[in-house]
Amino acid sequence: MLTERQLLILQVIIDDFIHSAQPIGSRAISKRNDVKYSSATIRNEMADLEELGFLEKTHSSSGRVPSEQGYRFYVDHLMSPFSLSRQDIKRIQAMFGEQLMEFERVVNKSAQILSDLTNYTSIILGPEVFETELKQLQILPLNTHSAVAILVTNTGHVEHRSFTIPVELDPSEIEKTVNILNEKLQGVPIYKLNQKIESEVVTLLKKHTNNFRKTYDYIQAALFSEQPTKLYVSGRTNIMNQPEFKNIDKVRDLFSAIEKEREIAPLLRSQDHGVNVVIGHENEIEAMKDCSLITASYTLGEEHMGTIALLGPTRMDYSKVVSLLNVLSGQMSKTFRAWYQNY
Amino acid sequence: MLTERQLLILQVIIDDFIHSAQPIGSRAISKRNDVKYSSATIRNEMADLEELGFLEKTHSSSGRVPSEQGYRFYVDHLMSPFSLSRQDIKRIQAMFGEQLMEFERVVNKSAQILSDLTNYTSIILGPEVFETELKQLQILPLNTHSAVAILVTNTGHVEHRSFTIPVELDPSEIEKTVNILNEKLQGVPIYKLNQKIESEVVTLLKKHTNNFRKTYDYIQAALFSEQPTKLYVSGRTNIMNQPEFKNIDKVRDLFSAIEKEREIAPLLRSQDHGVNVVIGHENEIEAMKDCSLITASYTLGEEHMGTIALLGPTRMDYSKVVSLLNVLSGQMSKTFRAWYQNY
DNA sequence: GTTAGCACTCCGTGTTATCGAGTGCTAATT
DNA sequence: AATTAGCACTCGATAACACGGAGTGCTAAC
Repeated sequence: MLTERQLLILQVIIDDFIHSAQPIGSRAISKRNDVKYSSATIRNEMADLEELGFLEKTHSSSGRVPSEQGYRFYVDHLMSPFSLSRQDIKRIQAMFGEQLMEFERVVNKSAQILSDLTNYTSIILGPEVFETELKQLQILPLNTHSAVAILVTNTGHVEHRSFTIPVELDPSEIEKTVNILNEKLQGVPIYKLNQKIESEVVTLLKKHTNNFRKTYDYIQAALFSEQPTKLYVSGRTNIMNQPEFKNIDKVRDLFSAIEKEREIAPLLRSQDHGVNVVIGHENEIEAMKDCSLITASYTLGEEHMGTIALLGPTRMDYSKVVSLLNVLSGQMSKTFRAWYQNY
Repeated sequence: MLTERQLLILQVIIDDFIHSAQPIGSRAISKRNDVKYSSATIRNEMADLEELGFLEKTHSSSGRVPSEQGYRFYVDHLMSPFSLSRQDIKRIQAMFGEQLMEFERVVNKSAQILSDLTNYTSIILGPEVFETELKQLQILPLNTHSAVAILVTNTGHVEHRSFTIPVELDPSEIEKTVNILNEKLQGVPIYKLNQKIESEVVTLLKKHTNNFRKTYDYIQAALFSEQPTKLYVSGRTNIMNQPEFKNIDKVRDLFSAIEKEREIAPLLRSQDHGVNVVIGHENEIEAMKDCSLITASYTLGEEHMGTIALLGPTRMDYSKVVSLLNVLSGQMSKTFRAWYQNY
């Protein structure tokens, strides 16, 4: 168990280091008003804290730097709550005050605000709305050989895809099929669509349409194939302002990792709901080993919709970021709920 | 006017430098099989070429490096045509062979291919389809106080936006208005919509609906407000592999510039159609002063749809990039045309 | 338990020397 | 007159070295 004094010193070191990015020496600490011990005492305590694994040296005669374990302890026990500046709060409110009305735009703007206010890189996943229900299916012919398929959910989410109509298919058959699907599938949750079709609609389709299989397969491909959840990244360049990323190879590796949406999306999705802090090597992705990722999830009613996250060096301003994510995820959830109160 | 020998030397220097990124010395040139002059002769010629502004030295006793004027001359007069490798061609064909059928996806994939095959950063603008005609307007109520508006064009382009219905508006009025608009506006080019409404539809609406202004204003905001053309960027990290971008500040400035879509989009849009090369300081944007930007446009039928571009250091493989852009923009145009033959 | 004092360590910086690639110029060669 | 060999010179890159400063660990004194 750490003593009061050790806690104080650890906190001071981490707070200082987060802002200065320089190893902290014993003299600098003992000079502070809130610390009334001599540098020698501090030195002894620092040696102990190092032995316990909370601090590290960059070389044998350097000041101390927090270890990952140190950050972990700080985040779990030491961090003092951060109050956002009046300005920042205004900025957030202003954004949600706009008559945006569009998931995409809210998410996009949120990403921008996050990266602007923190100077880190923001990543937002979503919104994904599994339990969303089908509102309308539509196939709109554009000319003799192409059409656009549109799917609308009860949350106002729209998916669409253009496709060519194979010559062997009869447009009127397609129309008939879509009509039946549309009628039978209203209100069915998206993730149950395929199942519902197979169990209830297929027999009906067989009865009312010729060449059922071909037509249906085609519509299936056009409408029901999964689209990957979108990832919104903002403030990529912020990371380059951090002194720990002066080295271009590091930056390249990190950027490459971020561009691999197939890997980042599941990572964000797998985080606990609520605010979540992943420090350094706790992170699975190699290139993020000296980054921290802080996530929070936003919801629609009770249902989880997506994740907002900030990516920065392990020397991150955890307390600011955590409270900012808290505020923003709350605002997003509140906004979405307001739009779909009776959802 | 340059002599044959000067042309040869200039070409050799630029070709070499494009691949090595190292200043080229007289000895290295004279050793080549296709050059049969001594290093002293080459030195003399190089001094002349420098005086003429085609070459530069990095310091007083260094080898030569092409100047921007040198690159310009190379691009305009010296560049030998490049044949893409069988592999590269296959890759392109494979992509266009897929049953993609979606502007967005084609554009996205094209951006990826461009950056993959060149190791530069690709930027694609579009597609913007001004002369596109309205196919269908629709407003779909989601619940008592929100709805989604969908606009489809004859090219299969879909725009949509969710919005809340103000209490003072009558949903049935909205429906009536949309019905009228839909009926009267089919086939009207998007960019003429507002004009057409004012000149022909307004009177009709006034007759058939109450509270016309408010309802119409609302629909106008929901459906007809301009959405900025999308920008697709791929291979951002490629630029960091270039030795001229080892310096992180340069990279940051360049990245920041690329993120400013409001500035990049007009830049791409303003280029001449066909392939276009902008070298170094010819570029308007400060952060791109030591980059080159090569653009080409793609079309739907006769109509310009958008621009594909590659961004790299001034020491770019111009001949490869130019022919690649040529091939790809052609393929895109061909594909789009095939989809909408009777457009 | 705390602190003053001191020897020691290591980074960062500036200096100097050296090496090599490349140039410009002059004089010799073709 | 054009080309080339030869040579002195320039500059960047690299390595070796000394030195000052910030910081530590340890011992002994308070």
